[in-house]
Amino acid sequence: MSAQDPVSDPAPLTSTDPAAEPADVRFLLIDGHAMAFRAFFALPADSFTDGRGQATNAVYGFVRMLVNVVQSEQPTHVAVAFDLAGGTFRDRIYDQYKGGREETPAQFIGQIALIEQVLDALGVTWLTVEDYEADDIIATLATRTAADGGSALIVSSDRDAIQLVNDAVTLLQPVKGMTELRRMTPAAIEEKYQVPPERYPDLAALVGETADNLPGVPGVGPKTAAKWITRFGGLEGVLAHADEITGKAGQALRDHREDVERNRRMNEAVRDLDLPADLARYGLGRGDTIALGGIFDDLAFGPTIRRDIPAVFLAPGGASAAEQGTGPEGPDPADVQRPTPEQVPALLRETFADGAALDLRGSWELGEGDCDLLALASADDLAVIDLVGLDDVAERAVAGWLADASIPKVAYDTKLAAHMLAGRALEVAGWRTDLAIAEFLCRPDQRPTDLPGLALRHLQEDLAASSAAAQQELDLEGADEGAEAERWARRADAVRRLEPLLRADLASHTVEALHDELELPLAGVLGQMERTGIAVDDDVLAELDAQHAQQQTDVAESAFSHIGGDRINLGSPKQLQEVLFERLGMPRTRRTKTGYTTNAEALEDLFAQTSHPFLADLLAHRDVTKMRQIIETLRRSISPAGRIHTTFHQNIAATGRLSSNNPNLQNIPARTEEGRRIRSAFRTSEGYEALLTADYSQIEMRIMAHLSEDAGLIEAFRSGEDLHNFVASRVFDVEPDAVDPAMRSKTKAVSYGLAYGLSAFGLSRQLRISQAEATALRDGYFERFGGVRDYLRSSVEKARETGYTETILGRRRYLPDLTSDNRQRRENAERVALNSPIQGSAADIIKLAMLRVDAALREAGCTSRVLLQVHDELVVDIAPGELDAVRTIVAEGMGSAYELSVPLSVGMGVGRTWLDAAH
DNA sequence: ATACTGGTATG
DNA sequence: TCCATACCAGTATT
Repeated sequence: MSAQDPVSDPAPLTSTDPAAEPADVRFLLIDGHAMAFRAFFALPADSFTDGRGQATNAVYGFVRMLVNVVQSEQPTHVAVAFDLAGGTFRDRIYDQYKGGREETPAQFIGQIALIEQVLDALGVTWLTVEDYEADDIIATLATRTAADGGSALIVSSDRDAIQLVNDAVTLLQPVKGMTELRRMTPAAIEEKYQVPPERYPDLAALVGETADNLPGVPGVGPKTAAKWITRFGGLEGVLAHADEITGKAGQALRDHREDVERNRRMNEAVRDLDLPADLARYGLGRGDTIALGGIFDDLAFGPTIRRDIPAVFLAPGGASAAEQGTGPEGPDPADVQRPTPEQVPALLRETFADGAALDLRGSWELGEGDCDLLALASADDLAVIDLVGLDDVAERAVAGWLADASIPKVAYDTKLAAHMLAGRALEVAGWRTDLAIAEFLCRPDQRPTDLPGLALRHLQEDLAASSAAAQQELDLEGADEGAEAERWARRADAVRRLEPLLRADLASHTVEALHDELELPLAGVLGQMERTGIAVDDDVLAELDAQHAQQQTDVAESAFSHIGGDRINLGSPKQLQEVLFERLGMPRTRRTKTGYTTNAEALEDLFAQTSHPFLADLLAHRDVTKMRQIIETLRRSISPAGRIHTTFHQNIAATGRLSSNNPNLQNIPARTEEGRRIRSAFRTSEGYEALLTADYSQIEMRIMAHLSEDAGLIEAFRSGEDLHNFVASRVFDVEPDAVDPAMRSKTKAVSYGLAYGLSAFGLSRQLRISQAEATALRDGYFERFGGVRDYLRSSVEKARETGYTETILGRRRYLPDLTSDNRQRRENAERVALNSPIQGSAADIIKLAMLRVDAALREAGCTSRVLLQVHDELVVDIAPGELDAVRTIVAEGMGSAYELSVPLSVGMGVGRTWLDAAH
């Protein structure tokens, strides 16, 4: 019989949350003190401090452990129990309890309080009970949960937790470090200790517990104790039959019977403490990202751990729990509606008449895509429509709902959603918010430490993980459609809940118009461009590759011959360094992290000094290798239909430019004759007549003129003369006719360097002139174009005051480093501050132009279409007979996209291929 | 397998 | 020690 009074029936946990049926509860219970202590010894206290002398290693380790367990075990509820400093009832039973322990290490002190603060910010309930230990709290909650039909997971290194294990309660014991946990089920415990979990306290009472200073029976270890317990059915039986046990051990047992009985009284967990019974108190998702950011800042925690905080801790949308009100709101993803085809029209007509957040299960790559599940979320309803197997009526209902511009729609990535729907011949209109774009406009430099955006990034990661998981299940054909529907409903619901927060964010950064009128509609245009793709002639690429392949081997052989025939890997900087600087004894170049640079600039310098033929061959080899790489990448990207479909991203380049990948079509060679040949493989489509390229000339300098209001620069552009010639004539104080090419190229370098925050050092290196000469050049420039100098100075100052730079359309970029004490960081931020308004305004302008051109082509009934954007250039596919019309539309659309104080000049060229269309 | 580094292509 | 990107091969690291 237990040494303790019979345990009263546990009070059932009450649920104020209709979503959480007690039977669905997975309750994670953590012994806070034990785990913090373990973390303290697992991590070096000296390397984890907050910078003010407070050690944070236990906090860090504890949080890591918590995050890991929550991620891997996916509990629905969590509580952390702590011991209190004063004694407990056990000390009154036995005054030597836990005696003889070492003094708490000085560096551990205070870390429990910090852990409690972090838990508060994470919205995780932590508990202490006067006169009781953490284990009693855990025992109470685990017992209640199991009684209600739920399951519990206990994380504790304390052996007292073993007795709590049963079919519904699992113990996770730390094995080594903080993150490796052993799963102790009843079977695992029986295997390890030879007794079932409920008999473990019997065993412990006999063996004793040194950690608690509880002596057991001398000479009796776990083996003997387990044998006795099994033989007599428990400790009660063992004690009742103590006389029958022969030998030394039997005598020892009889001699220490009182110790054993005391031990058993001490190690029985208390399971009926008076604890809050409301389950919602222990629910996840009540974290406060702002508070968490503050605490992590105080603790000097880096970006890694911030990034690893799963969204499950955070309140919907990342707002504080206080703002949100506690508890989950809205429909329960488990109650997702899964309409039959007959129900679809009514569902869309009635339930989602006012719009929805949506998310799709599907794919998009190589210009092809498809989707099969459409998840919809409103404030009150969740539905997942199976797009496969719809009847005609249902299909028309879906198509009509999607295409109805008066029904607002929201998605995390609208362009991707449109791609997947386009695969089913479905068009979408009425997009209201693209969460990824909204997030980007508010925080273009997405740093993991920017906590307000954390919840969104977690949504993004969750979306990605969810898609990956679904794909895996699909591959294994083990997909459970019910679980899938719930998962996708959850995703759509997250989008739905985040939208108002992102809208508020857009408003507070004054970038609503930028989202609504520029980026969001642009996503539609880019989607069209991506789906269309550009025709590529693989034969041309194959031929180019063959030529380069021959050249590559020739030049490599030649290179080897110049270093004694050693066939080194010419692509290995390490091996090159060995040859150049060790074997050939060439002068060392600029240092890199891992050695000395072997970049083209340095190799050319070396060649100038040594004239070693190996260098020339190496450079040639680099060129041809790069060329083959590009060709190979492009060839691999060609779709079966013979087209390349890049992806344009609106949320990568912090200045607001687009980026292109898979493949990148914005860095196809253009500067060298040889490289440009690749452009001849890009050609007009079947049934089309030609490609047209249109680019802005000197758009960045024109923006500089506009923003700086420099009279000289404005005059330069209005005069219609060659810009750099004009500027050079002013800088060098000569007649325009007298400007020589050297003067022109020098001023050109200064002009462009200015917008990059170019230093005298950088300018001298660029032009290969002395620093003094570079300084004189820059000063001369500023003397004649004082407005530019004043503008550059004042724009950095303004950014330092406001904390951000701004483009002509109000696109912001926040630069906290402008006030950094670190010179390197500050100066870098200053250069960024100089460049961002200029590069960003240019991006704004061409984006406006794209909208105008696309709309005008449509309006004119043209079949011609924009295919690519390369920062200041558009590539258009011209349909037969439309050349003149398109020329006019593009010239007008680009030229009048935005009114600057100087004209926007657009150059155009036409040809069968991208190369021929150059001008 | 995954992350980083150096190199090079573009505007 | 000049802004913004993407991608590759080699190398180092779990």
